[in-house]
Amino acid sequence: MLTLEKQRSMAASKKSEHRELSPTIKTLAAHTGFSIATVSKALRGSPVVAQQTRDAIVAAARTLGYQANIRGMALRTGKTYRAAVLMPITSAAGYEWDGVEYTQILSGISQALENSDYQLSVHGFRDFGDAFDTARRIVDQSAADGLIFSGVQADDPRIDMLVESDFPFVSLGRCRKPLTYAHVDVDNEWAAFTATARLIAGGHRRIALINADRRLSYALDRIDGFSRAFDEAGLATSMDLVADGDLSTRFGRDSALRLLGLPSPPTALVCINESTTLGVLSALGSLDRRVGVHVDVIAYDDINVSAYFTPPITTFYQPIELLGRKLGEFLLRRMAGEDAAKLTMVSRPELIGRQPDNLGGRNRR
Amino acid sequence: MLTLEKQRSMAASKKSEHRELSPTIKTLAAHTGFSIATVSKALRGSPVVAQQTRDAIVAAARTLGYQANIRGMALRTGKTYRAAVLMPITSAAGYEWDGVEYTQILSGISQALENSDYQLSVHGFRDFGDAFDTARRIVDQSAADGLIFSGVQADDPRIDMLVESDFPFVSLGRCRKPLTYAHVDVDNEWAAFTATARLIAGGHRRIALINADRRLSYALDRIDGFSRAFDEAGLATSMDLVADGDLSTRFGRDSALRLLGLPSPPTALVCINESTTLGVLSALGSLDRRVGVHVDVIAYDDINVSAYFTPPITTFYQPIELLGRKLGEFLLRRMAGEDAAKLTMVSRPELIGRQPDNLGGRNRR
DNA sequence: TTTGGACATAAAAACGTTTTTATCCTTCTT
DNA sequence: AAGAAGGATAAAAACGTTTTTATGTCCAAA
Repeated sequence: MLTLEKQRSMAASKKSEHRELSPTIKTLAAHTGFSIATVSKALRGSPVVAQQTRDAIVAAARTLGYQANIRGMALRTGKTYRAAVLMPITSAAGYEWDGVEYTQILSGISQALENSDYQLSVHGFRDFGDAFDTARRIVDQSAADGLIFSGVQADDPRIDMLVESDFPFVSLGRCRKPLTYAHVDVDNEWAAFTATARLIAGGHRRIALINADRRLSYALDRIDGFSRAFDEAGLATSMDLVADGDLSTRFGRDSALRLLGLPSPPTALVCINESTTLGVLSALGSLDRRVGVHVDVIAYDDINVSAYFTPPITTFYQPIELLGRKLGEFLLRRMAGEDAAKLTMVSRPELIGRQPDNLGGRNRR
Repeated sequence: MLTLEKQRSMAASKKSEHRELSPTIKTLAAHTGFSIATVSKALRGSPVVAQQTRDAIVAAARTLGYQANIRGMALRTGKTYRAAVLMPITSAAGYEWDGVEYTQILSGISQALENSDYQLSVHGFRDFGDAFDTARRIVDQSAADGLIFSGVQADDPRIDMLVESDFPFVSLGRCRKPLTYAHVDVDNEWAAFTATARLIAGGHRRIALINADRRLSYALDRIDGFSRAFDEAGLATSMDLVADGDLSTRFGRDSALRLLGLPSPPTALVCINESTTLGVLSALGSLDRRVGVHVDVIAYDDINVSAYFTPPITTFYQPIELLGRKLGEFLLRRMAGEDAAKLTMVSRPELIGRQPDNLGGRNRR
């Protein structure tokens, strides 16, 4: 019978218990004497509320240490306040270097999101198919408001799917389809061209390319640049010396051993990343060949340790953490409604010549 | 005037528009003829609902592809369905190897959470103070239901804070205070002891320890093990050969150069991780000293590439990704209410002898 | 026949927001 | 002086859940 009365008293006792915990919009309303609607509008900066009122409410919010409850906001607005990142799961022993750049990517993204309302959430995937499924699930369940991923394939189904469903995303890498979407990339074609041309100018004719899986867009880009260097020099591309596989140190080593054992072996190698480079150097060590003496090596940097290899290796340095920051920044802007066409960046990695190899001028044979 | 009517019609049109999008509990209620309360209970497995009813509802949920809305759940329950991880931000160029193990940690955690309701969220921090603040913010704003972090200090304020506020967490590493909390750790004392003892048995007396920042708990553990090896052999510990700093390759190189230039230099080095090891090898290269000939080196693995160093280095292999899985598993169990005292693991890394150094038996001098 | 549990389900309240709609004053127009 | 227009705020509805409370119905005990 006395339901109402009972409830009231319960509510009251509950309130007094929890009062200390976290002030809500209701607390602010009670404190300032305004309605919760006005409080909400004042805090969101709506122009309809009077300046004086806003000031009072903001002041109260500050003194009470009010923090908007993200769950309430999320439910009402349908947003999640999350930015999702797809990250490869590296399970196999011996492949620990795989995805090593993700620390830096995440680090960069995290910095970009630092002063936003968004939190970073990470979703592991195992293979291309899994990556697609995960992306789709994020969209379908609206588990995040935006998505970042790398490992773009030439014909990446994630990009089609995301473009079609108009879900905000930024990719690290470009696919080969004429779609408009936000992306950050490194000019792999240019880098491979430059590296190869440098070696050709140094007199090399048999050049190996230790490359990534050909399903990956950037692997194709590098082959393009590699070929173009030969073409522009009027030479035949040493396509038989292109090895593709995973990015492991083991792959680098095995490839180098195989290629150097060929009847017509390479006199120079271009390596996809530092992991494979380390493998290549390990192979050269076993074969008693020395970099800069018997063969030349140019590599891509990922964790910037080529300087400490023995000998130091000439590389294209990719500031991955900066790319990560760009990814985060672009995603924020994309989620804020900015046009995807304007959110693109393709950077040229910086060549760091570490070997006294006088490549680019020397005529070796 | 016709407000009610108008609203009804609007609601109807809205519903028919959005019907396709995502079925809610209300949709299920309408479809099955039960109330939303019953539907909710049926789906959550509450025992009060009749078996027949439950079956019908579950069937409907399946055919309609119902997925519980996490935002609704979150608001109602006060949970976030997130597991937070604190990750160091690696900003400076030259420190790209820093935190390299985080890819694997995250990978492991991600796998552990795969079949749970929890999503992984990553929070970057810059230094000890920032890490604490971030942890506190997560607790205060209940931005997550649980927390994982590493880089534990001997006197880590995060642990006090989290224990006191009874917030579920698991740390990678232990502090030096007698508190009960869930953790995963490597037996660093044992590993340092074993490595040092092995070198002592090999005849070394002047042994260097390339160590981490002494504020870190595991840095102290390693010093303890290092000292114990000397103690048990009845020798004086070469404390003057302990270098502490960051985990960068540069630090490894600089330390090795400095130590080897001392009047009474080390004849062997124990290295904290592969990054510093690479630096040490680089230094040895510059000084024309060879591992296994002039000096011996034992290191800790993190990304399992020591096998490819020139020469390959004997290491303690730490299966970081597995530790990550444990962290995730423990956190899930902790969040489910399990006792923290039962959620502890200290693993002994596996010694992988890669050098033909016959250490442990040889008497070098 | 009543009373009073069980049992199964429905109704209602609540979580904390945002947003739409309603209400109340002023002030300006005519 | 009456009405319109505008400004400021309040009220109410809604987002999708879970959980507490209420409402029946049936059957055994009195």
